[in-house]
Amino acid sequence: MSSDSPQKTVFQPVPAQPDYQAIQHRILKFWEQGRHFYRLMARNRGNPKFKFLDGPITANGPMGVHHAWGRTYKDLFQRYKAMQGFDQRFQNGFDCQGLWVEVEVEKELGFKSKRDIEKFGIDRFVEKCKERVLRFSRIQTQQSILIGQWMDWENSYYTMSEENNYSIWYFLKECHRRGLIYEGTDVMPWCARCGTAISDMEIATEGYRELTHPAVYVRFPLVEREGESLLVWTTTPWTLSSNTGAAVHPDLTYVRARLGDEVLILAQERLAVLGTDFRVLEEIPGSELAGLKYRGPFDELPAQQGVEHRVVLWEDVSANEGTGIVHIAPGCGKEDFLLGKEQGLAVIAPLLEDGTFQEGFDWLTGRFAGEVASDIFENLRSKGLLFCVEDYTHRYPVCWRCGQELVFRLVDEWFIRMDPLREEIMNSARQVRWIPEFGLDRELDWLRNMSDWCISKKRYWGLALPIFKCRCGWFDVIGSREELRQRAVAGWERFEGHTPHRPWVDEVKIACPQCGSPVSRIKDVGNPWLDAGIVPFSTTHYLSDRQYWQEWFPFDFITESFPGQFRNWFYAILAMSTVLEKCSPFKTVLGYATMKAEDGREMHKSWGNAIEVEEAVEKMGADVMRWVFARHNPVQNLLFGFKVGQEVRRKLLTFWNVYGFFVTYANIDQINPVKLQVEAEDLTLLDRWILSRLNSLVKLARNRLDDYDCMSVALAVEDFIEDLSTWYVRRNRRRFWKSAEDRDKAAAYYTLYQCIVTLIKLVAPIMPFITEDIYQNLVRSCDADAPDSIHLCFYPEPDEKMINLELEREMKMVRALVSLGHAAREKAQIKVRQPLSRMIVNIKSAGSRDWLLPYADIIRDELNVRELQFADPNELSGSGLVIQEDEDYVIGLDTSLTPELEYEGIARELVRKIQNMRKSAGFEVVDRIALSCQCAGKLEAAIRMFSDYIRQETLAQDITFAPLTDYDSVAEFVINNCPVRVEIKRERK
RNA sequence: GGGCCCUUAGCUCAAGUGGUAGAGCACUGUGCUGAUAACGCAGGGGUCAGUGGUUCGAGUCCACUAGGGCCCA
Repeated sequence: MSSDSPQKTVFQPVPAQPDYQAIQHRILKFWEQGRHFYRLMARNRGNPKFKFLDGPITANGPMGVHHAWGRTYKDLFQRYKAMQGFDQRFQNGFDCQGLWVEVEVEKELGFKSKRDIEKFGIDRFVEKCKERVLRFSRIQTQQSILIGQWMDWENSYYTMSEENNYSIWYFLKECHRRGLIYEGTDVMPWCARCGTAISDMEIATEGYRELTHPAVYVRFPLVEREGESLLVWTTTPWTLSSNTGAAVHPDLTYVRARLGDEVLILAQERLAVLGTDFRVLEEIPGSELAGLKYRGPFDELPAQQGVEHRVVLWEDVSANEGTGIVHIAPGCGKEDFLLGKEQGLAVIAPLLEDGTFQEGFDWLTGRFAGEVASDIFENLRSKGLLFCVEDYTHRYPVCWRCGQELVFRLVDEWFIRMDPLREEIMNSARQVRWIPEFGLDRELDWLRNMSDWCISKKRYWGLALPIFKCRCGWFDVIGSREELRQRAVAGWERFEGHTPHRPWVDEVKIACPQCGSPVSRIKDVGNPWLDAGIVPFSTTHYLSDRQYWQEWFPFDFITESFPGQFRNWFYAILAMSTVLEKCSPFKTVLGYATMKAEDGREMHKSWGNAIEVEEAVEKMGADVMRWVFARHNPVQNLLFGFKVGQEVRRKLLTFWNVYGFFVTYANIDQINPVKLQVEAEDLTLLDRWILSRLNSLVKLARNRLDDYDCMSVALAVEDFIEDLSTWYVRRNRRRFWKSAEDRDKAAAYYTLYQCIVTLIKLVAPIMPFITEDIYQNLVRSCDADAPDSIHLCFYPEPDEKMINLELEREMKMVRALVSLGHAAREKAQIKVRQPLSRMIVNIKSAGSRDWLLPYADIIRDELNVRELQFADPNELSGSGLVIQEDEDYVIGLDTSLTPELEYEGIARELVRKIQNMRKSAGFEVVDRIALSCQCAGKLEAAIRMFSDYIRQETLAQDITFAPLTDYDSVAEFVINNCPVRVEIKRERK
């Protein structure tokens, strides 16, 4: 520091702790100005390719930390491949269309229903949706940059693009050509608020909630037997209005039971429902009940006129709940619908789009199905049909976006037939490498069970399904904008210039080849998984540039969160690619589990345990957060929070301290690492050991990352840092401190420098900021020829010649032995400062002990013993030595002290005290001092005997026993029962 | 009813192809003191959910059971 020593330091001094915030800002600016990302892309252009496909993120809000988890995987594997020179597209994707966006825009605008949207204008509404998506895609881009993700942000894909939408048209046309598209009548889960069907895929994702509903027991009086009724049970009272059948199990035993003055029929196993005052008249097998006619509970309604109600057989009836007789309303439930179809029951569809009863339901008409339960009960009671009501808790489907309880509604929807594709898609799935492997089983399970893909939605913001259906029943699918233009007979001019969205595309009419009428597009928009499913093709310009597509398809790698995606994105891309190309669009998928808060619960803002991306980056640092993700086992749920962040921070701090240590002494010694001349024979055992560890680590890192396993790498790096810090640096400190500029010192600097620089390159893909910061200081500062960013370096390659596994194994044994020595000192209560004369070692295993000899110096230094001797165990016992033992060794520590040993201990103790004084007085490491030790007896003798040592360690020019005329710091101690007054003064240069 | 996953120290998690159970955190003691709002060493803590099997040998492979989770019907 002093102005009269114009030393030129090579490296910027390293602060005690990394300021992650400052480093991030500095590095982000540095990258922006240096355009390193684009230079990296350009450098690798034309090389062998690494083909990554980004699963589109929904651009409907700021992204959360759980997205940062996935983005860390995406980023680190792309960076790793880039450092190996692979040519990549680096394309990010945004998912833009769909109900989720509509719901948020409706909230913004204060809308309650579809009527509000139509009043507002579909065109304005759709523009609002586009605006929202663009707004949040910008925010998500900024957030991604903040966490260090390198992508070609100016070239992100948007699923609302024309290319994406028209690619889906092409796909649907192909499906139609193969006869897979049909309009079906089905009972679909329906959200009355959103006014749309919810597909199975969407329900599967997050569509169930534990809910309590009133369940009702109702009498269905038999037509030919007065005073006798079927007893049925249902949890959805409103569906009784549309009852047309009652189902019994053919193999169950039913009974006729007298209760008071009536006879009730129910399953024998469910008799408890009747209480205790009943008498069983007769047992009847379910099969004999088939065909019985009964009066329906709402026969008086116009919609029920002419309907015959009868008992049918059904294998799925269970006697676990209810009465064993199931109320069947084919217009209100999926299973009911299928059974009704099979048994020829009448179908009554009670509900309109908004969930209210339609015409023909008398007092129910116009009322909302979810709110009529109590009136239904009252009505049934007045007709003498109500038996009883009880609360029933079950998992019930709700709308995954707005939370509204779903109803089941008879609707016309469009489907892709999946049976003809099932086997083919399963074959595609089998081509994929699933990480973890059970992913394949999960996917196949879904594929085996999937029903036809419902692709239509009666909404506004989404893919305009290119299906044109005439009143006469004819329909066709349009495969491209050009085809639409050619076939348009009206409205083209009102569409031209717009994206293929509602309402503009709805203006176009084509001619019906059967009846000649002008035909409109069906009003429905597409299921959003079509949007995300086509991206393997749309982003590679399948339609416009087939050669480019061939270069980039299929993709090597995708990574997304497992839960949900088997039936969503994985399914969609597999299905669509199988239709178009009969293959999987990706070769490997890495799946990861779910992020939870640190308390093990889900993250919820209202619970105060949610963490936002910006907050995480600010408080723990992007690098630390990324390391938390990288070191985690992706199969397990991740409990994320600041506590785990703090643990990781401390681990990384260990490395930072090693870096700081290097810089401190390299600056004092004016070391330029580039100019170090080191020969192989200069390397010590410890040098060769840590370099072997380093090269083993490099080898492992490449091997594991090639296998998409970053956890093993992160954990191995943590181990290495531990070894580097607590063994290599600790055992070599004196080599850096000593004043002689010899080859041994150069070897130490060389080795440590190699370790640090290789390590930062190794982990640069995981922690892009701090490694860049260290690289700039450690490499760029002294090597003008080095790439100007660490991310433009090539990934380290292992030097096999440097790997010596035997050395690594032996050093492990040595460290175990040292540990035992520390334990013996601990047992004897003797500080390491106090030198001891000898330690005796017995190695239990039979083999030679010669391997240990080269390590004797290390062991003696570490344990501060003069001599290391070998002996048999029997020589150790009863020797008066302090004995310690583990599986491999028995050791004995000789604790007897000669005066000389005691004096040395005193000298070391004194040195330590003086060093403390220097430090608290604020002296620089290199400052020289004047030293006075005022004492007598043993202490004086010790100082005289070890004065050279003391002067050397404390940088004292001289030691006097008389007071100094002037001093900077003074202290009094008692060492080994002798008092001493110490004065120190910084010497002027 | 069916499929898949999980269960290792008080807590959070490791233990590629079967070979004498390990970290970090927390706790206790202690050492070191120019890496220092750090660090080292030591200690207590485990019937690796349970039972049975294969094997010279099982946390690891197989079967079943229990508990937890995800999904399908």
